[in-house]
Amino acid sequence: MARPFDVKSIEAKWQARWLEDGTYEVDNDDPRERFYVLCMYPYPSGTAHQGHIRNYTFGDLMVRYQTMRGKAVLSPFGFDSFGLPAENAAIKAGSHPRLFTEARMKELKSSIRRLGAVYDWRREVYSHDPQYMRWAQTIFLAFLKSGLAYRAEAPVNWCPGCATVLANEQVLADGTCERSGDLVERKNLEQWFFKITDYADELLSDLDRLEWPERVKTMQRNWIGRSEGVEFDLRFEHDSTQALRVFTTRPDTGFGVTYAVVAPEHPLLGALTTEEQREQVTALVERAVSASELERTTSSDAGAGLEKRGAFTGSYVINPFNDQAVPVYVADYVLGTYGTGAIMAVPAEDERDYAFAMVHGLSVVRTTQPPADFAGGAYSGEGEHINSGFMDGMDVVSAKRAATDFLAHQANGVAKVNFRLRDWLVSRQRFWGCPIPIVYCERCGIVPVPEDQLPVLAPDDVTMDQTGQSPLATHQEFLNTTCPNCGGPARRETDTMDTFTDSSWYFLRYADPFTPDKAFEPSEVAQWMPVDQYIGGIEHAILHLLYARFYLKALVDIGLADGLPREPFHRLFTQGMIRLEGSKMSKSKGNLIAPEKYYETVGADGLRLFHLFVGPPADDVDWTAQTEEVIEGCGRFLDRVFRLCQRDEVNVHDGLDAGDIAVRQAVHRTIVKVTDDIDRWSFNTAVAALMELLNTISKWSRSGHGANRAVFDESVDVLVKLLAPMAPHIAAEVWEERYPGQPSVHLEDWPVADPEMLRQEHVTMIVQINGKIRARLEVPADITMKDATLEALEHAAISAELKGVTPARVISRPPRLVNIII
RNA sequence: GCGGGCGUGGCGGAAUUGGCAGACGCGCUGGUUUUAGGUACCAGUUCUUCGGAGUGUGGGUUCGAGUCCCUCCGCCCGCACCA
Repeated sequence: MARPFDVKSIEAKWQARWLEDGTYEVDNDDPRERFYVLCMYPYPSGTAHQGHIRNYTFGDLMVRYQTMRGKAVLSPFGFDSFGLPAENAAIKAGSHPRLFTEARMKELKSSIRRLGAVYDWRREVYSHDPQYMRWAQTIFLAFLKSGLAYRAEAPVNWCPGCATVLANEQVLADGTCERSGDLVERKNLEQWFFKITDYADELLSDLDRLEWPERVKTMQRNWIGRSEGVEFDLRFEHDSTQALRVFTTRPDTGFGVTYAVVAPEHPLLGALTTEEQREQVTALVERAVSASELERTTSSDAGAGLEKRGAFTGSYVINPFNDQAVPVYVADYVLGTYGTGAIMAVPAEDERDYAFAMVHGLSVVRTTQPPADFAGGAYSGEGEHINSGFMDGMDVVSAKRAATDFLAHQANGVAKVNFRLRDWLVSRQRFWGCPIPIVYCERCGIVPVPEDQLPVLAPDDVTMDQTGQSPLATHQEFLNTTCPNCGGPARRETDTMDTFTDSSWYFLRYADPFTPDKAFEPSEVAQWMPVDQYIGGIEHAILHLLYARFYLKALVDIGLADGLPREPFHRLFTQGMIRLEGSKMSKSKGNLIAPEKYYETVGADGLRLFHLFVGPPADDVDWTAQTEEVIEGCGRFLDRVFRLCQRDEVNVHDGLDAGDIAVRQAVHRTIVKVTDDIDRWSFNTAVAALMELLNTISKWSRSGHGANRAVFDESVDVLVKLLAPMAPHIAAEVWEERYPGQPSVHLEDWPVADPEMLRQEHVTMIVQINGKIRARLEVPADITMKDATLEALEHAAISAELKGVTPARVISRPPRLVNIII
């Protein structure tokens, strides 16, 4: 493709200029209004792929646009540089993860610099920077001190492939590891946890005031999983001093309880199991405990699977509603980690209980009257209560209230809110992460490393293998230390922190990366927070975005972030994915499309424009055979802009004719359109509007009538300014040619439309007969309803069709439309 | 199974408030310039029996529906024993 200018040299020239001039460096004492634009900091996986390009194109458009709108825009960059892939790659290559990671960082940096995305590089943050680690560890210790970090033995998700523990969030629905795809096992280990559950309610309710995609908010709400119910006792039949505590959200169905179930891990299971049933129960428990989450949670739809997965304990408990004894089962469909680990079972109103009851021959007693046409088994909807003693005739809401009162008096009942959300397991048995700053002393127990000894850094001479222990555990010099308390022999914690801890506060350090003696100075950061526009992938809808929200709330509460808002990201935009012929792209599939070849042909500007133009930013992009042609088309548009700016043979005249005025109006309408489109993230239509404007200007300027010089100059200037955030290099280049020695177009003010130019004297009015278009006529924009009707009826084509018939009705919507009904 | 989203030309998509469906681009067709190819430029491009018909299907509300309501079909995403 022959281009009218040298893309490579122009782009290189401006990239160097922006860096040297520090155009997009911004200081914390900047007097302008603040705007914080943030793209999720990337894991350094090597050169950029189209997903990165799309992300940074959107971010850079925002940065440059808001700068032209007169704001001080914070645009930082950094790297989520700890993580498993680097460690695995280093093991494979026999190198060190740091060397591997830093090489990848360099590649990604150069790749995005060539995109022309601009950042305040002075603020760069990366997770494995010892300074950053120091503050990450300080925060861990502050959490520990305030009770937000604790150590506990817990059944954990163990990935044999990654040889580490995973957070619940990292285990996929099918029970496999989101990273390696291995089947996740259950193990009991001593681990560090963060008490994110303390914030469950706030994390849920604050979602309402965030400008986030509804989809992401829904996913977080489901993940947190709040449910209101009652906890109460079911007394043992054979020993009234003991009771089984259960949780239910449907206390109103209490008269329908026909059995109870305990989880295989339940502490009272032994006491409930009779001698005759012991063998069966033990078999079930052994199976359940060793079974992976996968086996335990699949075949939920198959009644056949349920038979094997439950066993009668031999004991009975008393239903407090009707004093009847009901059998107690052990079954793995009840989870030991939720609620009380035991339930009352109501087959008539709960599908799972119904399926289990069918298989085990348990009875079903309806307590809610289903609608007449109800055909299924369990009915969990609204309805009048039946078979329910004092609740008969009540609706679900009032019956719940009555049942709760009843249980409070009769069965130690207490209203209770439970969450699906569990505490955040942060220990990782890996090397390439931030060490947990703890030592274990035989005499003093768990001892935090004193702040003046931070950061705890991992030694470099470590042999990395996959034994299931942190590689640090085999390094004697690191492992053996002295207790900071008593000076006696002690052992270091060898686990590292989940890398999601790093990404939970990096945006705070960006806002104040210079403070030497703390993680950040709250008063400095408060000037920028919350992030005005956060941009990233939908894959972080739960994990990162929930953890970061928790971190900020916790940091504020423990006094490390005084004066900061409790929510980090005010507005969130999640971009669509890039697919290749419909399938997901990934490094492992090797089907990533590198941007470099496009830098050579259409340039960074052409590629950026493509990503903006190809479709709505939130939609997925399917990279097909046609894509190359669309990218060429974007390059062609830029060529035409360049040529338009070069033209000096424009046929100019002094007076202002109707054509000139029409073009001016088009220019000002485009200002409104593009501004509005950018504000509502409709970049594809903004680009289309610029293409339209270019077509208008070039057609007009080469027409026989010619163009008024001033109008031509104004038109081209506006076009270049509106294009500047999208295609920054070419905009800067042509601006410099038009105004040598003047400040860059990127420092210009964003154009503002002249209201006078937006006013339209005449508009096209449509005349319909019975809803079908019959005529178009030019009318004054301020035509009255009466005049519009009159003009329509008098129109030749209309009166001809009406043939003197009096219309039954005339709908007049001046100045756009008149509809005549006959 | 539950929750959410989406179905518009050959293709990506536009139509922000119920009021000219198909902006803009790709592709395609024809033309001009050029020694030729390419480039650039110009014109055309939903279908049509030229009456009209037309936004996945069938219905409804309305003077008027791509847009609002209901039914069905198809696709995509999330959750999936959380009591």
